[in-house]
Amino acid sequence: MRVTIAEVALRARVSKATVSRVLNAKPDVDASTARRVRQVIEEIGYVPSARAAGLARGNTRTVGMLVPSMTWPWMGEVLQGVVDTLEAEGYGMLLYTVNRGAESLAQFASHVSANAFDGLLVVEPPHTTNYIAKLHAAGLPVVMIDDRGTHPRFPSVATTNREGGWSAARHLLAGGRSRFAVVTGPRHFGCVGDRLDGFRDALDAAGVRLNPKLVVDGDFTTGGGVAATVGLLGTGLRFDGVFAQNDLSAIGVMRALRDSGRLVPDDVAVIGFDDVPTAAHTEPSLTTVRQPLHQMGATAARLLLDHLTGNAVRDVPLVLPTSLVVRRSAP
Amino acid sequence: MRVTIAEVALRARVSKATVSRVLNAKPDVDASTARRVRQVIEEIGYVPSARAAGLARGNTRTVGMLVPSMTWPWMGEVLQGVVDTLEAEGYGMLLYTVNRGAESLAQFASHVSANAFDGLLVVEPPHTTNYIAKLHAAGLPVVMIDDRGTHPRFPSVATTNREGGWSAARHLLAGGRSRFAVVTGPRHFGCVGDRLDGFRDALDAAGVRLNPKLVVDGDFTTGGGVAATVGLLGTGLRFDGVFAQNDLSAIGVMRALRDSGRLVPDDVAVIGFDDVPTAAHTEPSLTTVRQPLHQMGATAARLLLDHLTGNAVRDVPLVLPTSLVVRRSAP
DNA sequence: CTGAAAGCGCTTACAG
DNA sequence: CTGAAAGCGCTTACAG
Repeated sequence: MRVTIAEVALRARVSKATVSRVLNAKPDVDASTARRVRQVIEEIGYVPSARAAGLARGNTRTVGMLVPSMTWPWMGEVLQGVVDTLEAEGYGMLLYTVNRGAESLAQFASHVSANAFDGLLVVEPPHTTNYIAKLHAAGLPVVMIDDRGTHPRFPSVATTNREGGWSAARHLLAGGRSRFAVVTGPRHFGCVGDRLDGFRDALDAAGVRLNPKLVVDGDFTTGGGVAATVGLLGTGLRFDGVFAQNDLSAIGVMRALRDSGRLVPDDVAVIGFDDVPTAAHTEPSLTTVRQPLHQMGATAARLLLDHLTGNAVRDVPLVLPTSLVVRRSAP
Repeated sequence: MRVTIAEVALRARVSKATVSRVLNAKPDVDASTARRVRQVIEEIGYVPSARAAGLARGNTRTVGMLVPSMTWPWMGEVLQGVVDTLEAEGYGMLLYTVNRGAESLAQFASHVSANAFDGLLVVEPPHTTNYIAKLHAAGLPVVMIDDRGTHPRFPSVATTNREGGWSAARHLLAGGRSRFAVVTGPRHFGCVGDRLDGFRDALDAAGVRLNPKLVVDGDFTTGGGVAATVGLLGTGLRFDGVFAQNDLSAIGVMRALRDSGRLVPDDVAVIGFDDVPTAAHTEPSLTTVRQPLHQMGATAARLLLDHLTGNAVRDVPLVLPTSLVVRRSAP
């Protein structure tokens, strides 16, 4: 049998109300009474039922997290950041993915309606921004972890995409490169434009022109990076530095360059974006613009927790700085 | 205000009990009554409160998942497998890590006591096997996802480590290699011995001897693979094939070989274990023994679900087959 | 400072 | 086939 608050009350010779008070550290409990209750709790190893307390209190001390898929290379870092800060506050995390499409989303929606969690953390859900915005408008606390420059109308945590692009250009310039190519991500992501703008601005500031023919679309996958590079080589135009807008693309770029007989970084320097765990172990290791993934997760969780405990949270993106990690692909 | 079962009952002119019956698809409800209730539910968009139902029913329709850390490269695949099958049954997943050590474990333990979930899925928790066994003995349904050959005394899902080692050896042999080195993982993992035994058995069967001096310890990290390889090269002994017991090690092995001027696979073939996402994108791409990570997660979740719905689950490891993925590091 | 009572939103015997 | 009532294990005004 489960040990309940009634059992504690009985043994401590107080009412359940009083036990509840010491449990929740309410004021106005006699010190010696509190001590006695705590002792009984200790003795019989009582832990309050999360469900019952939640039902009575009207909240769950649990937050939901919705991610597109668990198999993205940087998802683990973000999740770890979230879990670390949630856990420190005694909150649980319910994980949802939209891996199975509409069916997943339906399941998720029913958990929302069932009040399974108090607030929601969400990572770039493709085509669901409106739905999430609606939930937020309906009163569900939401914080978005935004690596795609979506600029939503609710609290979010983002990174300095523009400055990241800028720093990539500055580094290539400083390394003596002068003819540049860019492999972008899908154009509908805000970050793609931001990273490109930053990159171009830095070149402009240095009086270097970016040939539009050397700006080609990728899709944030390794295969896309390969294809884009084949396209670049096909133009016949010369270039000695490539800015790939994420690390997976950069890996594809390096492979395609190598397959075409070019040396990285001797012939062409390559720089990525993200700093996924793999980046340190490619050949050559990848210079990249680092997104503080763990910190993004931790910050978003912190923001949501603040929201849940009554502190107002501004609907303005909190922007965390990127940083350049120099490795061998662009020394 | 939240829509409750009372509201539905009122509108459908029935009792809460009857609403509850159609909600849970109990028999013995008049067809037309059921129809009327369902219609009201549809109209006002009623979804039962997970907490309240759980409290009354005595379960949560939620399972806990405990993992050492989210940043392991293969964790994402396993988690996705778990989430996919849990979600299909309408179950939620509470995620816990032991990333912050004892403090994490204490938080986890309190959630266990609070009955926050009905059953537990666990991945190789370092030094916690006894604790988990105790929970299982105390009546908490537990299924372990075991990539380390721990052979616990409760239900688990594992892979064919021995056969995996065997297939690695067969493949190297078939490729014409004859002098072998092995970079192991930490010796206290059961899988390390199993993979080595399988590898050695295949060599024995082919009449090839494995020189003990060419079997060196790694630690399942890339740095460990580098260090181990430096050690191998230091022996002055020749070898033309290396079996690294996981992919991270294999990446380190390839780097150290390259740094020493050796070509992979021309001079030395390298074969890993796991098939993490990165394996396809190393240079050269990595031949490896694939663990069906997604399937391991899915199977474990299935097993736990069976357990929760009353079906007996045997305390015997369910063993899933590995398979060889041939890429360029060992063609 | 403390207790009795009502209530959170469901489910489940028990009657009929 | 259906309803009234008790109960799941807490918290929270309300009195005193």
